[in-house]
Amino acid sequence: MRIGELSERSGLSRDAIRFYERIGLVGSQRSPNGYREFGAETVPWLDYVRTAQRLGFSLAEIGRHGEELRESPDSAEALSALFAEKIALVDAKMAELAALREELADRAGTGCPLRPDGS
Amino acid sequence: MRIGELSERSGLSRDAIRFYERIGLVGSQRSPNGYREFGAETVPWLDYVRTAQRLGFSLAEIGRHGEELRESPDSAEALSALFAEKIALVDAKMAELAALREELADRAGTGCPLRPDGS
DNA sequence: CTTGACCTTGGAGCGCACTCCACTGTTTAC
DNA sequence: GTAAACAGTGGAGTGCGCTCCAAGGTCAAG
Repeated sequence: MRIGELSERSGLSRDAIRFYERIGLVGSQRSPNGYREFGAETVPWLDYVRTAQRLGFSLAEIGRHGEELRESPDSAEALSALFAEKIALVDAKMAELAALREELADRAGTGCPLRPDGS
Repeated sequence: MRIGELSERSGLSRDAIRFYERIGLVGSQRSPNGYREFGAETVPWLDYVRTAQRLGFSLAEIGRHGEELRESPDSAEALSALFAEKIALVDAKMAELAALREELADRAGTGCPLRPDGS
């Protein structure tokens, strides 16, 4: 599929996709005319990228994770270990959020929360 | 307290604190000599800012939340409502993380996950 | 009364993640 | 065959969240 279709299907702009290609986050073949050709798997991959990104991972991190996954010998064990790592990362983030949530809930009880003024 | 002490106590650079002041994220009094004077509450506030930021909130969002909280009539009900809102936001983020976690876990089972290449 | 640590204000620069633009080439539809 | 819709490149610009720097003012210790 060419960049326009991928753009529509992924919800990302053409420019963003070209940018992602430059930084190695997505790959593509080139048609004889120079047009980029993307495989169908690129759509779920970009979905994943967007999700991970919205959750606070940088493109560099996401790219590294993807590379690690691709470079791992595809024995189920190694793969599982990598996923376990990523899941631990996600769990850590969730724990932080839970802490923030509690902090908010706690302060909801007290009189004077969260004052940015230095007064 | 002056900016140096606040910097040490909050773990933020002086420059970052000055930047936060410029964008209205922290307030300060000025001593006759022009030095910034920060109140003790600024430390937990900056802690909160850092946490919220690490969890994906922009400084603008954090500032807006803080303002809303300060501007709310300090009746316990209004305050609680605001906190409930923020907590819902946090909950939404947690749900997203849970979904990502599941996606990762699911793919851990399948053979070929997450391929950025358009091949 | 100087030294040094602290503070001030601009303003420039940087890394990230794009976006926009101008100009050019290719393909498709009528 | 020409117009529209698509593709390509390079480079500038943007907003965020800072960092770094130069030039200077303030203040306590020796």
